Amino acid sequence: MTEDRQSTKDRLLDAAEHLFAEKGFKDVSIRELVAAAEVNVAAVNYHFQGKENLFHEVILRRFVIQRDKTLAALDDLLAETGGQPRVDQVIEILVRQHLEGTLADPGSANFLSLMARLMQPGHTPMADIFFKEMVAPLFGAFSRAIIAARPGLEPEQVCWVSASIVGQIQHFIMRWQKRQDMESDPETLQIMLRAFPALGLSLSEYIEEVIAHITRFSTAAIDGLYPEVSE
Amino acid sequence: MTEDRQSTKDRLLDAAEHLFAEKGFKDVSIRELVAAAEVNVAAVNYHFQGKENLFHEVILRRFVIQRDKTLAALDDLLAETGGQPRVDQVIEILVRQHLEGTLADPGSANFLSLMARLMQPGHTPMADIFFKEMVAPLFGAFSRAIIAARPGLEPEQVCWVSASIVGQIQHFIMRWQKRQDMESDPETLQIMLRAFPALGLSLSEYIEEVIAHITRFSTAAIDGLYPEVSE
DNA sequence: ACAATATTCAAACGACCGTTTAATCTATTT
DNA sequence: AAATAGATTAAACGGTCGTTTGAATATTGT
Repeated sequence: MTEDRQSTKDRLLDAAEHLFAEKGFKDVSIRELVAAAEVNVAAVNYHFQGKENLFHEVILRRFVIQRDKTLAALDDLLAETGGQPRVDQVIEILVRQHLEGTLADPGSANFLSLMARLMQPGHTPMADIFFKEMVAPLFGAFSRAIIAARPGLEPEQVCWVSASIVGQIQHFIMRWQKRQDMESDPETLQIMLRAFPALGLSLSEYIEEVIAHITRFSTAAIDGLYPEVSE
Repeated sequence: MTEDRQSTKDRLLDAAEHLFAEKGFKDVSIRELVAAAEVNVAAVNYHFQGKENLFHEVILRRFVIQRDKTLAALDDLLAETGGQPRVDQVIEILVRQHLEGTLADPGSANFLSLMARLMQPGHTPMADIFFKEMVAPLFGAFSRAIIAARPGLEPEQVCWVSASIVGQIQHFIMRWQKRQDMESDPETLQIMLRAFPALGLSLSEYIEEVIAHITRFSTAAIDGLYPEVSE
């Protein structure tokens, strides 16, 4: 047999993506990884020269895809609208591309969690690469799109607005993660659901609700703060 | 001498508050703690019966104060305005109380970082107590205040709005933390500052800018989504 | 003053961490 | 079939972790 199921390397990558997304870099041990991938302890160092490099490859494999998908979606929108999209369309793309990856492509099922883990404080490796290769290009594209929708917006205003939007996205992701963590504590979960009923929805319903809310909320904010100049 | 400087217990609490806020629960070792507090390794277990309990006491010591301060500020606002505050006043109190603790009281200098660490995914202990004792009461008080400002707002709408506000608050805190982490990597820091110039401000200036932005942004969103019913 | 109690201390414990080693197995090449 | 290179394995390495121990030292009560 050349491939009874998958190469050791691929099994490791898949298991790592899943586990890193679920628990973060430091909270996943190599022994946990190799158990999930059903390979030997030494495999990580043999194939990836260390845990950190494995993490790098996991991230790169996913986030390049995700980044390009989002950039393409923004490009498409600009093309379809002849370079004059509406603000809510731009925002919805940003939010949807972030959140929806978790459903559409089962392979990227935990991409967003991975991102959230990467952004959590307490240095996890690669924060710099992530920032330069992911945040910066996406922010640039989003800036151009949002300025196309609202000509006259100052770049610094765009900074603040996008920070508010990204903050909301990450917070709603974190809420879902916390909700999962609380599965084992029904009493607290109960209180949690009372304070935020949307967490009682299915994941797909939750995502749609969150997309709708962030889009409406942020669009209303932009409309209120920086009203469209009539022409 | 009864107290040449401080009791071992207090020195541990102070060092722990500082270190936990800076690096999170798991990333601070007991040996690091006792070195900072200049006490013996066994002191943590002697005085607190374990690292986890020390963390509990650190959190409780601060968050009860912070919670009560915020609740009092909301009460004051309701009293001053005869039970009819403006939306932006309610929001500003929430944001300011969260952010300003980091400046006003040097003792609580890192309270907010502590909170952010507590909320980060990957189970840190006490998430349940934190939620029941901190989040739930604050959310309740905030709900009442915001509904006083906008009668007719549905409870579920308040949930979404407050999530958006808290998300922004935590995100802007995280940005500041990341900025600190990048101090050692000037090149990435440069790109970071280009993408978000406000991080070049002093901490106090940054906080004021963030308070102003979140308040205006969120107030505009609420005004747009749920306009005040004319009477 | 002495006994009793509370605190501090250096040293060690067992568990887990990421990584390495050297032997073994597998597949390809000659 | 023998030799070679690649992949996998069990075992161990050195290190750090949170915690415990038992002796030494301070503090308190009588």
